Amino acid sequence: MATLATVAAAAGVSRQTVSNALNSPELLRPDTLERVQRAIERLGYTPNRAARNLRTRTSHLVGLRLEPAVEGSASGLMDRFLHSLVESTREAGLHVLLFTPEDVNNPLDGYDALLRSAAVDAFVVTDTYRGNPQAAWLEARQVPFVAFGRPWEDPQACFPWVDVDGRAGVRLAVDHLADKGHERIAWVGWQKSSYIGEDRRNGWLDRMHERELPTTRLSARGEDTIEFGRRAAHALLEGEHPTAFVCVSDTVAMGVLQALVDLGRRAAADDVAVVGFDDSLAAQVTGLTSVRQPLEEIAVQIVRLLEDRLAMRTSDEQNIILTPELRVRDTS
Amino acid sequence: MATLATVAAAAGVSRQTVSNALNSPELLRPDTLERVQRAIERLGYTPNRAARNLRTRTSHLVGLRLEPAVEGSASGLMDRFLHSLVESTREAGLHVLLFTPEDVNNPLDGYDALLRSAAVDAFVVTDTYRGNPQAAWLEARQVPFVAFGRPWEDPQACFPWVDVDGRAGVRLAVDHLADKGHERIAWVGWQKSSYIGEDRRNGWLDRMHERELPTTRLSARGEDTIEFGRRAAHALLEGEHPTAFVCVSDTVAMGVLQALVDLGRRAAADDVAVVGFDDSLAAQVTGLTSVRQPLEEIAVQIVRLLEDRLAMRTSDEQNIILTPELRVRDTS
DNA sequence: TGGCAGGTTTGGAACGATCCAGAGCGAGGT
DNA sequence: ACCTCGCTCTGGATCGTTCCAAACCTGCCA
Repeated sequence: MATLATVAAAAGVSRQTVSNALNSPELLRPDTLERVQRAIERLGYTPNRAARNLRTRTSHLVGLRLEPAVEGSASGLMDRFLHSLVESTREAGLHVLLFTPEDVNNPLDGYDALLRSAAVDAFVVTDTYRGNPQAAWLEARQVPFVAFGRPWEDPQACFPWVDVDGRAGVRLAVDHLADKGHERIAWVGWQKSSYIGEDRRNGWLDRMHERELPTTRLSARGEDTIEFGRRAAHALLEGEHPTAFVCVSDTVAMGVLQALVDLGRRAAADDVAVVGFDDSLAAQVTGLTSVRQPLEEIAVQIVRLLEDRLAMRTSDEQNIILTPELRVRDTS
Repeated sequence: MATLATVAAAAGVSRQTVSNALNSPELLRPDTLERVQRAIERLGYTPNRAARNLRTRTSHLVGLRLEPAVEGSASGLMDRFLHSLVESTREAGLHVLLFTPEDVNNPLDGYDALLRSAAVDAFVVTDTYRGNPQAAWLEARQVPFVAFGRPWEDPQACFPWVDVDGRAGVRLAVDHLADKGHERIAWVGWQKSSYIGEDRRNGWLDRMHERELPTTRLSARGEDTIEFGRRAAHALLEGEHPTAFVCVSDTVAMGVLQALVDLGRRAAADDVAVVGFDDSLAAQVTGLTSVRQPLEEIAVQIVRLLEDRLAMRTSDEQNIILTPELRVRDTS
């Protein structure tokens, strides 16, 4: 295997000159640079990562902890996000290293080991919703990291994050339905204790109030299951006879769709309209209109913040909120 | 940051002794070992990965190339597989490094760079279905790797792989339906050019013949889209009036379900039964009975073969075929 | 002609671990 | 008393790169 020394010998220069040819080519005289580059080319040389990592005390690796996926929930967001993240990191000369905790219930497990062994330079933190001890922990240790998700529980928290404006996403959904003539638009959401759930619900309230549409007895809250969506839809339909449903998630929306099937109604623009949230595979496959998170853009922004952080640059704006878009399909 | 030397000084031994305490504790006298371990504990020492990698010429990283996900296909297999793989690698002291190609159309892109920079020790290769130049390429370079998927195009190929017995999976599905009394069981599959598709279809043929059930005009083949599933179901229903459908994928099955909705029929055990393949999120969410690939077990086996390969052990059986199971839900 | 500033190039040291050959030491055999 | 053996432990060399300070040019100016 070719090393710096091999190349140096072949080009008739010193090791350091070869190193400079790669890292600071502007230091070399053009003809030397050319000669070295040819030698590199000829020998098929690629710098050894381990040696470079050791010397520079960097790894160009970004750690991402995979959280256990919830079977049966419609999402599958992670898949799309991962792709985008890996793509963005590649363009930044970084790589994504995955890890899982030994102890799933310890939100900090895994970070420490990677950090102390200098295996990664930084982290991307997801699932900040159930409190974010990781963020505080990493912050305290001055570890570079960027979060996907706001610190809901601690709005003062001062670390870089990127998030989606769920509230605006739901406003889009309500606008869409109201523009189609719907007036009795129901909300099917999560428990009050969910920050994300309440944020999205506020989007519904925003527009319903703005358009002076009724909201009383048109809102249901429960867990993120198909079963809840189904029950909620039955109850709402018996009560205020909504003509449209905006749901906090695709999972819940799937339940609403089932309720419509139960009752022999059609989920469509001209009967009962339904909108979900996440643009999951289930939505794509069942033709459910849904709010789509711009995961590609999120990944790009996360990597941008990460680069700033790694370069010790403090970015002007280190908290970024992106607006989702509505994917209109058969159910509305 | 604590290093070997720091710990050695603290424990009053040489660097090498500390190194041995970690890597070959059986070489040390118990009391020395104890003393060193206490020093390690006290100083919170963790070996530096870069240094270890450099010296041992290993990285304990496994590369996995993320292939572009097909939007709109129901799968989402990768998500589940990744989780399991990361979990299994962790137990083996390895980590998963993700990468994507710059040029998506070049199936080899990305491998070379990681390899030459000694960034990874091995690869896990997926998507071997469209020919497997990666496998041949890696094999030629004697790079340790394990494939998820058989070398369909070159059954002679001699490298370790793990795959799912799709044929057996479909046999399960047909058995299930036939046991429920169905006799006119249709097949909705992929084009003849798909090895995987034909393999699964053979499972259908196996059981239909064995049980002396009719197969003529009960089979359709096309692409992996909802639209195809829908059209195929309409055509089949008009023709031979099947009472059950076995589908090559959940995506196609979703189309079949839609066709039933079109016709006002119910997908259920007592009307028209439908079975999909992959146990995707869409299946879980819509209550579609489906054949589930044992991805957890696949990951375990892949890592086992990988360990053998990395240790230069030649495993007795380096080709493993696992049998999927049937997840019975509402549609059958 | 000598000194000096600038751009180029160089060689030694360092990063933190493991490999390897050999030193120290007590027990057992002759 | 001497030698050998096996168990522990040690110190120097090494992996391949980058940092750092100094050496080397070359042309310019006094």
